Amino acid sequence: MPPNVSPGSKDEVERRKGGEISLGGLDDHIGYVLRRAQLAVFQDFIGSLAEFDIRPAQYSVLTVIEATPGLKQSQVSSALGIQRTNFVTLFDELERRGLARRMPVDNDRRSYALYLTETGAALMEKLRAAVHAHEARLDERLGRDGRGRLMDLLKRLADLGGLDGEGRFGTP
Amino acid sequence: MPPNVSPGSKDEVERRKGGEISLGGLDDHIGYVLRRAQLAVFQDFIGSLAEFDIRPAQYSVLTVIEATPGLKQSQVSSALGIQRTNFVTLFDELERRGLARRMPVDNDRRSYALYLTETGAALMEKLRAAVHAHEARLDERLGRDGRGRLMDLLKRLADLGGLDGEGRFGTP
DNA sequence: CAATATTTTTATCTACAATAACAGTTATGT
DNA sequence: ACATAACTGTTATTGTAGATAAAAATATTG
Repeated sequence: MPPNVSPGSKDEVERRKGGEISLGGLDDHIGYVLRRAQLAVFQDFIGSLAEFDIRPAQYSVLTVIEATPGLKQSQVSSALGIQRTNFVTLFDELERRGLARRMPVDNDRRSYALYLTETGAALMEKLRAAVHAHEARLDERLGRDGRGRLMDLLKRLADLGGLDGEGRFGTP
Repeated sequence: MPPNVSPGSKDEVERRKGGEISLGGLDDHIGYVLRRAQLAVFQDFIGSLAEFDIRPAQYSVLTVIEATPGLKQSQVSSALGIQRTNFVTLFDELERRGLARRMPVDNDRRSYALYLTETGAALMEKLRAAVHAHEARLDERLGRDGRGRLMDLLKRLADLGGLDGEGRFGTP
């Protein structure tokens, strides 16, 4: 056994100055590596869209209402795993910036139909190029077939506990 | 072209009541799928350790100082990609619960050497079983060779912009 | 000694998630 | 018709994470 592990001793501590500190097997945990990868990818994404001041959550909302104009708030937030209560301020900001708007619905005065504005649609055009470059950068890292194999594996994990209809997690 | 896309019309909206709302290609984005997978895995992890009231960040700190007792705060936080400043309250909580402790260092009165308490070491024993079950659950999802292939792909992504020595991102 | 580093701490700030409670509206059942 | 329930969006509040700025104490270096 090691002779000296009292506080302040050198063993196991001082000799690791090079930054090569053991993670104690943490990097064998899927969750840990997954988180580090997700942070790195998001950071690259945020950087790619920084000049437009659009962040991931905003981009996801714009993408969905561009693909399907006229959806209700509850439909969009549910599709994205966001709670409708948190969706409100998120969409408020998009509306404030003139990128999207709420429109009344004929038959149902409770709900709003969501649309991109022309400004929002024009912005999405520009975002597409930046996002494509971002995805290409990732593909370069992943190598041949990397994307397909990664997507398959991630999607298996994505529905574990799963979100409920309102973007919350486990409902016991 | 579709005849009717005015606000409140039925096309593209009402007929999607079954929940099958298009994400507009969002699920072809690595970052989006990565985030959903990470949330699901973390949720499973949190559930696995709920009875011990230990969350991922806490577990990661306990794991590192168990593997290498006597590290300084700055070493642990740097290894985990946490900023020193955020590490303080994180460790405060572990110390408050009697799971870990700060010990003075002989030569340097600025820094602390971090250790598990006996309580903390005993807890880690119990956590190990729960974490192992969690990882096994993930392996079941991932199938044969899934873990290895996923880890390889994720690690390629994990050092994109990369964290700097202090757990911050991009350093312009 | 003076100037500069390092290490930890405190205090804010933002983004994002979760919960509870509410108002207005619509749907249902009697 | 009416009471009741369910749905939709909103507000307010809380908690968690991450980032930044600045301080205080100590160490190192010229």
